[in-house]
This record gives sequence, structure tokens and C-alpha cells, in this order.
Amino acid sequence: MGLREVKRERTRRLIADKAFELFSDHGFGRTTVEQIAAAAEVGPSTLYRYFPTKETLVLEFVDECLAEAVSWFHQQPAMDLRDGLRAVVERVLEQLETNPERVRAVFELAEQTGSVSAHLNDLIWRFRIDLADELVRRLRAEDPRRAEFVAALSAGIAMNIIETVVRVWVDAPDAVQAKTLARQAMRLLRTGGIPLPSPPDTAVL
Amino acid sequence: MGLREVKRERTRRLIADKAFELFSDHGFGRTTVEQIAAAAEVGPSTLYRYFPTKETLVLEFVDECLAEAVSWFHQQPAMDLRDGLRAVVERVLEQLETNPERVRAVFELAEQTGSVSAHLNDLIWRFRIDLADELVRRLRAEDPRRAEFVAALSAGIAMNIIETVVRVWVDAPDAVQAKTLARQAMRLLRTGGIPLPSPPDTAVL
DNA sequence: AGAAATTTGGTAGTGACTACCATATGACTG
DNA sequence: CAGTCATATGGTAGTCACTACCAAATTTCT
Repeated sequence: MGLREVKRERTRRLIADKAFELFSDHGFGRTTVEQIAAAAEVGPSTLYRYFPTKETLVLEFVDECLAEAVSWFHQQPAMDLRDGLRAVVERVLEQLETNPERVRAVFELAEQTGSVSAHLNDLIWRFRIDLADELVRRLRAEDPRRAEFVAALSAGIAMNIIETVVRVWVDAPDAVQAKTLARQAMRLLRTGGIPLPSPPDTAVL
Repeated sequence: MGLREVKRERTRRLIADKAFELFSDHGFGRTTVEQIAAAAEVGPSTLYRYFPTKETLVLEFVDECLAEAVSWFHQQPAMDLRDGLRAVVERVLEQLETNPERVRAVFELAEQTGSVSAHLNDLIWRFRIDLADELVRRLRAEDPRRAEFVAALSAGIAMNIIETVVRVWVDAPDAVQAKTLARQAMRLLRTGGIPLPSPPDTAVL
């Protein structure tokens, strides 16, 4: 890695950090990109080269956490699906717990600002798609359509656990472990503790 | 309902329809709100009074479908949870099937434009929250925290089914019934056809 | 050292969105 | 029915996110 890339990483981080500081202090809406650029001592053009929208500035960290987990999963092609899914869920939560204040702040900003909430949900959705793609590759079913269907549902549930746990964990003032919550969710799912929509002919099964 | 509200509904619809037409013809990014306002023969100010952002113009219909289903569910406080969830899922799908081209177009626009995708996912998320709130009210558990947790997971799964089914259904050129897909999903969930993340001590259970 | 590739900062512009005000229009009262 | 009240409308001026483009600076390679 040459000096060029090092510097690029540095400025990228610097911009994101300064942006975060300003957002936390004055709110998302009350901070202009010019202010952020000035704080990071770069021109606005440069800022836009690193971050295509103002919202991506906020979501940088969460995005990295999710991306890391998928890419890890990608490198474990032989792993059992159910164990793999658990591992992905826990891995994401561990990554997020690396920097709890930041995660909390992200969700706070999302609550206050519509477009941040929107982009956060979009991010989560994209991650779900990536995860589903990974699952399809492993399902190796007769029917590819069915495999996609199953994978989408499976990835959706995994994501659902992550999201629910994080949202509970973010609101919790007490130091409850995210991983513990996640395992509770998994157990509840397995033991029928979660009301699921039932097909009308359930009795027959 | 006086003349005033009638007129308001009319202009609202008119604006949304004209917007949709323009978006479909020229794309979301290539259509300005001024053009939409002109097409609907109102001033831009008026347009903004009805629709706070350009994206809400696109999502009008989907929003209504989802809102209708929650409000219906709200009026069935005695219904069994599992049946209620199935009914909500099916109700949303029925509403969407009312206007398939529109739904297809919405998802197409979401694919092409980041901010539309983001706001669509946000809409879905808000619906999930509303549904979860409704579930909490019915769970009447000892522990309210636990109830919220369970409700969030439950609502998330219901939404997940809707979303997955719609996305498959939108891509399907053949006339697959959305409701049929949904019931398949429910049955798969119930029979263990969907790989779920497993807690490490699964064997014990 | 000098050429090539890339990163940077600045300028000019578009368009979404807000705040505000004057005007017009449906609604209600004597 | 006239007058007044509440609300809906359209226009103006301005802010700010974001794009396209160009010239200068900086890193890399020979």
C-alpha cells in the first residue's frame, strides 16, 4: 500500500469523524457540507469524491460493520447454514459493540431526520440482499426460484434479529449484551415463542 | 365531507398521477417538481403542501395499501394473533394487486434511484413499527420489554414475507398469485423449510 | 529530474425545499 | 344575501445538496 492510499484512508476517516462531530453537536439538518469540509480542511469537491451524499457520512461506520460480516461469511463456504447465520448475526453485533456511542448516535440521528432513517433502512436492506445472495449460492436446490425465495426469507429473518436487537440495545441504558439478546431471539424463534402468520390449513400439518 | 375536502382529494390524486406519469416516461431524476406542478396545473408551493418530498409522490399508492391494512388490523382487537398476521399479509397483497403496474413501476423506480429505494425501505420499516405497536397491545405479557421484543420480531417476519413475496411477484412475468406465494412462505416457515440462525445449544432443546 | 497519473480545490450552475406574503376561494353568520 | 372568517393557492426570494468541469498541486514511475 503506497503513500497515496494511506493518505486517502486518512482523509476519508478525518472527514467522516469531523462530520459526525458536527452532526452530534448541531444536528444533521443544521450542519452544511461546507462546514464539514472546512472542519476537515478539504474542499467541498473532495468531500463529495469520498462520500456521494451527506447521509453516507453518517452511515460510514454501520456500513463497515455489516460489510465486514458479509465478507467474512463469504469466506466460509463450507459452514453449516444455521451456524453460519448465527455467526453472521453475532459478528455484526460484535462489530457494532466496538463503538457503542457511534451506533447510538447514528440511530438518534435517524430518528430525528427522515432522510437519514431512509438511508439507514436502505443500507440494512442492501445487506440483506448480499446475505441472501450468499445463501442462494449455498442452497444448491433443484429449483433456483425456490432457492431465491428461501434465501430471501432466511436472510430477512437474520437481519430482522440484528435490527431488533440493535434497536433494543441502543435504547437500553443498562449494559445488556447484544449477543445475549440475539440468542434469546433465536431461541424464541425456535421454540415458537414468536407469533408467526399461519396458513389457514395449519391444523392439517 | 364538504366541497373543500373533495377538491383537496382530487388535486392530491391529480398531482400524484401526473407525477407518476412523468416519472415513468422520463425517469425520476429527469423530472423536476416544476414540471409535475405544471402538468397538474398547480403552483410548486401547492405541490409541496400536499407532498413534502419528491419521493413521497412515488410512494403514495404503496403507502395507502399498507396503511389500510394496519388500520383494518387495528379494528380487530379480538382476533387471534396468528390469524390476524396472516390476514394482514394477505390484505396488503390484495391491495397491491389492485394496481399491479403501479407497484411494478414503484419498484422499478426504486431500483434506478437510490433515494426512492431508501424512502421505500423507510416506508416498509414504518409499517413494521405500526404493526409491532399493534401486536404489543395484544400480547399483554408480564414483562413489557419482552412483549416489545417479541412484537418487533413477529412484525418483522410478517413484513419480511410481504416484502419477499412482492419482490418475487413484481419480477414474475407470469401471473403468479401473490397470496399463494405468501402461504408458501408461511408453510415453509412453519415446517422448518427456512434455515434459521441457531443458538449454539440447540441440541439440548 | 521529468513525465505520467491521480488527487485536489475552485467556479458555475441546477434543482429540491423553506419561509413568507398577498390574493383568491369555499364556509359560516347575521 | 352580504360580510367575515378560515383556509387554500401562487409567487418571490433564498438556502443548500449535489453535478460538471477545469486548472493547479501532489504522488508515482522511469
